[in-house]
Amino acid sequence: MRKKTTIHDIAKELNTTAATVSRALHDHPSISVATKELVRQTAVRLNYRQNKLASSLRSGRTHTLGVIIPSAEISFFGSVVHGIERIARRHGYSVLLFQSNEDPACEAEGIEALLQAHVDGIIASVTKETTRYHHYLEVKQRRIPLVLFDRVNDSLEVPSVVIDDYKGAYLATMHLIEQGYKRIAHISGQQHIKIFNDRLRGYADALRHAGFPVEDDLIAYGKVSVESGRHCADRLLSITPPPDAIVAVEDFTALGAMQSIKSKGLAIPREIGLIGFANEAFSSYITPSLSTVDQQTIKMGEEAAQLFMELGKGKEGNPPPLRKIVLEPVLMIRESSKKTGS
Amino acid sequence: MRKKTTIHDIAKELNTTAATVSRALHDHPSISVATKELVRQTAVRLNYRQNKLASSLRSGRTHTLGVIIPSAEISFFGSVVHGIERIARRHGYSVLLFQSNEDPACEAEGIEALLQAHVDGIIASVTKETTRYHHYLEVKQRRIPLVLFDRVNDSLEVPSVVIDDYKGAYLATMHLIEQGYKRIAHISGQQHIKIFNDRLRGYADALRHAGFPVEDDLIAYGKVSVESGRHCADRLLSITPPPDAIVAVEDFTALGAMQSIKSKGLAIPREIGLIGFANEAFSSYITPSLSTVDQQTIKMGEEAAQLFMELGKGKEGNPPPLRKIVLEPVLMIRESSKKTGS
DNA sequence: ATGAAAGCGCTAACAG
DNA sequence: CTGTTAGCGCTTTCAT
Repeated sequence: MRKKTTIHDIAKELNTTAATVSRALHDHPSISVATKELVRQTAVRLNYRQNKLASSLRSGRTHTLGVIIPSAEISFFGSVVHGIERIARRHGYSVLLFQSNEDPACEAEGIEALLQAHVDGIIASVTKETTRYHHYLEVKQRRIPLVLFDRVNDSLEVPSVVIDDYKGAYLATMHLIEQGYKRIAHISGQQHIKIFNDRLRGYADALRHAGFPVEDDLIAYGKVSVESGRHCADRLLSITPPPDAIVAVEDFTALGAMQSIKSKGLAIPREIGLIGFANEAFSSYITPSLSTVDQQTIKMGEEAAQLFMELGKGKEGNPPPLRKIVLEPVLMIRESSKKTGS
Repeated sequence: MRKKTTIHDIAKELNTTAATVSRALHDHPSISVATKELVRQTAVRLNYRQNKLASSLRSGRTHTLGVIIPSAEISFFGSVVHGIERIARRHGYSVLLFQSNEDPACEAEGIEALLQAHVDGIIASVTKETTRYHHYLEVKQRRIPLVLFDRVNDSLEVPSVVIDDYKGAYLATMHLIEQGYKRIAHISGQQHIKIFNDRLRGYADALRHAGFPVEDDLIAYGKVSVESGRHCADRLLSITPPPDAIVAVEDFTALGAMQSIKSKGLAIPREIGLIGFANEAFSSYITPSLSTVDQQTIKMGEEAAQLFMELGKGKEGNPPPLRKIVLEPVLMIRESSKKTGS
């Protein structure tokens, strides 16, 4: 078992040629069932395994899907990747994962690396700090299928999967209103990220529809992190009169806000209501457990991968229609927002 | 920019050959500075990028490092991967990540996939359920450098990085004793996993050294999960007299135990002390914050990658000595174990 | 239904 | 210092 067996070895063994062996192994229609069977047996016997490098070099396809996520430490992304992997595997693709660490430079490097690895397509969620999209444009120009999810950018005009962030924030805010909270603040994120802006609009519209004023003072703009959540909440709680509930742009921000609220000795949900966004793993662990908005992560990943598979089918010539999938957000009501105890 | 430029294009442009271009691009010593510069400029001008597939096919090396972890949702592993990536990148390697989902079959598939991808080496942490190691043995037989971390298996005789799990559990237990807890229980994991057994021994020895009895009743064997932690704690708390502190084999188990304790209306740390193991991200978020043992994750990853780099150097002939690196555990004292309030 | 031949893009002897 | 030559292992026309 010292030297690796190749299709030539199999061919020699059977007094045939490499071409036949290759075709047999690929279940090519113009090969007799008999030889197919023979080839397969010999392949097993000689412990043959395909050299994907050679195959890819020749065919130009690697059956590999590149995925770029900001961080694997955010369980949301880990979960989406699961969904992607499931569909990918089902179609014979493997997944090459790259973390951008929320750094646009690193993100560009990642794309470069994936292109060099000759991935057949890229599925990505952009960095919070990304403002220029030249690296993504290059992917498009090279005609490599590109799909975005969650943190998307419409100007790129690529297929994408998101949840209805506007609606999610709307539902979250409405829920707090129904619970009897009267002065609801919002901690938002960078406005150039579409989903954060959508959530802000959802929050504002819910207030308006319920006949509440939308006060600029009650909206804090942060950087979407535990730290930033804490600072923003500190600021919000210091205004007079203070808010009696907070809609956070996502769960880590909500966690920071929770720390701030606790440190001031205020009771959640009795004195202050709190709701997050993302349904991060920790949100159900903490005390009080955090109400939040679930984003259907697995499904999001599956849809994104599915979108890629469809792109591949759009054979040269007829460009496939630009599909944007919008999933429904699901309100997860836990302790942090249950003022009425219902 | 329709067709990709190859070294032949550059060669043609400069009236030289592909070989020279290749060497120039690789900074080969026997190429004049002048031509090197010329080649490099033309490469940039023609927007050349190396086809790694072809390069790897020819050279047999991919400059890719395969990493297998049980789950990306355990922040411990995510963090170790960070450490690995840092060192890998520094040496010009990229990282191909594979999740085994704690499933030995999936783990075997992953190894197979990495071998097919022709990775230059594999760094792995084995599944909790892995009892047979044939897939890892195949890696060894194929002379692919293999390094294990955290969940290691000594019978494989490969380089590895772990922390001193025995000492970690010893320190954790001793800390509880110092806090004045008198009846300290332990929730352990699958005994065929070395680190779980080491922690059990550390717990037991700490008790002995402090003159406490080691009671079999006070040791619960679980499967290392939130669920299992809850069940084990339920059982431990129902014996008479019940324990007044618990050392959990890792943080998710501790989390389950915390839920169990809370559900019985017992106060942590006043009535029951609790300490985990791993310093998972959530451990500082929860209430009360969880005391635990930090495993120096980043360093563990860095050391593992470093070990791989050294293996590569062990040129044919002199097999490098089998190195096993043991890192020091660091006690993280938070609220859940501070009985004295000191 | 199978074979022959021609590379995919690159690297590495071996010459000169 | 640079060119020549020969593939790495596989796929894919084009013949037969």
